[in-house]
Amino acid sequence: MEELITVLGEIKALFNRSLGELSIDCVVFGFHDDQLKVLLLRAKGTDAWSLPGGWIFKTEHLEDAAYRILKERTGLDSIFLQQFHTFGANNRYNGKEIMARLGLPTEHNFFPERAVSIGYYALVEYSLVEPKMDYMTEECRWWDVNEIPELLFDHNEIAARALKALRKQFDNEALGFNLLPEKFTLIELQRLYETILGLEKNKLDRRNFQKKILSYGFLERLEERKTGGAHKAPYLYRFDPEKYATYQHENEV
Amino acid sequence: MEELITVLGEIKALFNRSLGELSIDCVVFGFHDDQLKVLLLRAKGTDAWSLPGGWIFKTEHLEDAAYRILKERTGLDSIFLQQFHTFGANNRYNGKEIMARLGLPTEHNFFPERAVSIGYYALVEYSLVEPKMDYMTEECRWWDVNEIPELLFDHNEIAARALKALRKQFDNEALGFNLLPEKFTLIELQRLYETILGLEKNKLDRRNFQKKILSYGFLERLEERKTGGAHKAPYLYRFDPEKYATYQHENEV
DNA sequence: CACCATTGTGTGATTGTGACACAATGATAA
DNA sequence: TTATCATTGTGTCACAATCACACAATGGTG
Repeated sequence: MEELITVLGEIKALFNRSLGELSIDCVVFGFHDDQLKVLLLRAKGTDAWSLPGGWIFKTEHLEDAAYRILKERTGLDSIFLQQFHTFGANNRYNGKEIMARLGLPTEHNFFPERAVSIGYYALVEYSLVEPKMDYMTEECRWWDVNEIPELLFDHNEIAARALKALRKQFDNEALGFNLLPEKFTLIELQRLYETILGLEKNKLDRRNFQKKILSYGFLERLEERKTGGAHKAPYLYRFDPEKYATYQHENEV
Repeated sequence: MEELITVLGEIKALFNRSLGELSIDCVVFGFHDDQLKVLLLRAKGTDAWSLPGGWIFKTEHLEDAAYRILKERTGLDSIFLQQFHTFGANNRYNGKEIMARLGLPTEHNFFPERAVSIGYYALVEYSLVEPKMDYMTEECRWWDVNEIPELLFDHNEIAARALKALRKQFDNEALGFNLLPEKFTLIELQRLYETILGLEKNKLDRRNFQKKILSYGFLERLEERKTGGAHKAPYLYRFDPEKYATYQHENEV
């Protein structure tokens, strides 16, 4: 009970620093084991999962708020972030109901009558993330994007839309490298493409894929090869941001 | 002076119905004379132009607010609307400075310290729009998208970003038909594409363009031809939303 | 050291895109 | 009434992009 009072106190303090009706929700994508993953939180003492998110401070730049929230969750501060949609249905959620599901006293309902949430998706390198808790969170872990449970609020819709936005942009921009370690093999890159675009394994022809991706000229082949696999050692490649900038510059309309 | 008091009173009443820090700005596109146009407002007694926009009511759905604002401005209520970005830099504008430019007393500064604006663009059929005034607006008219003057707030940036979003989506979805009358010729459609994509006239090959656009199968050729031009009368075409839905369905991933 | 799954590499077939010409037509002006 | 002229409607060939496909080399495993 005392803990509960502390929690409510912390929430109140947070509110005083925030814009009342405006929040940010982040869909954090990672790639591991040929699966696209999303980072989800479980609130203390409940089985209710949700996206990481938070309120925007009164004097804060929108992007800064998104970075701050992600830093709190993942420990990373240099991540790829992309705003994709703002959600503002006036029936996005029922504050009292949510309070109840969170095991909080409904008479203290701190959710505004109406809230607008700005959706960002983030691309992070899976292995660098250390999921972090806070005073409201009991668990924070990765979920396969195809096995997301029922989430609080309208977060299922937000996640679905983030995935759609990611797929769309993935075609036009070289986003994939944010999800891979610095050095990677072309087959890893191919698996990433297949996974994100929802294709089955080896749907893309290996030779054609490699030819195409290398023709863009912003991948650098290293001398090094990847060892440890049970077979012929493949070359490692590196994404060169400068060459990519050149490429982009040459190919814009 | 009395009028000024009325205006401030109206604004106050509006605020009471609205979410404090959240507004919508609309970039309304129209097509006329082979030019892409944007609808701009000039505030009463000033030379300050801005995008049409407004505050979101407390109980209002985001999309509904955007439709309402456009209805107020253009008289249309069935328009193509697309959310494209949310703007939330914490230095988007200086309230007092804006009050001064609007000729309002700066000690009544009613702008919130910090505001977030959700950007929508609209595609409307030029000839159906009747620009409308309100108590703050003295003039409302179309501007060539290449000759937009300096606007209030960060509206130049918003307009630029809307255009970018439009161009991007224009490639992937059949948006153009929202900007044309119901019946149109293929050469009108071609001019529209060239204008929006920023190409010079006849940059697209007439035969190839027509072949391609007809191959999609969602245009219907009418018996009717367009007369009145000084030359051979071209066929009129109609966009068939049902066939387009079929096309979309078949071509999604 | 034999095995085997995986890597690295090139060519021909198919499809899509871009360039291009000429007869028919409808309003205009003599 | 008719000649003029800009514009419409239509098909083919060249080139570029994409796709399908095979085999020798290699590095760990047993």
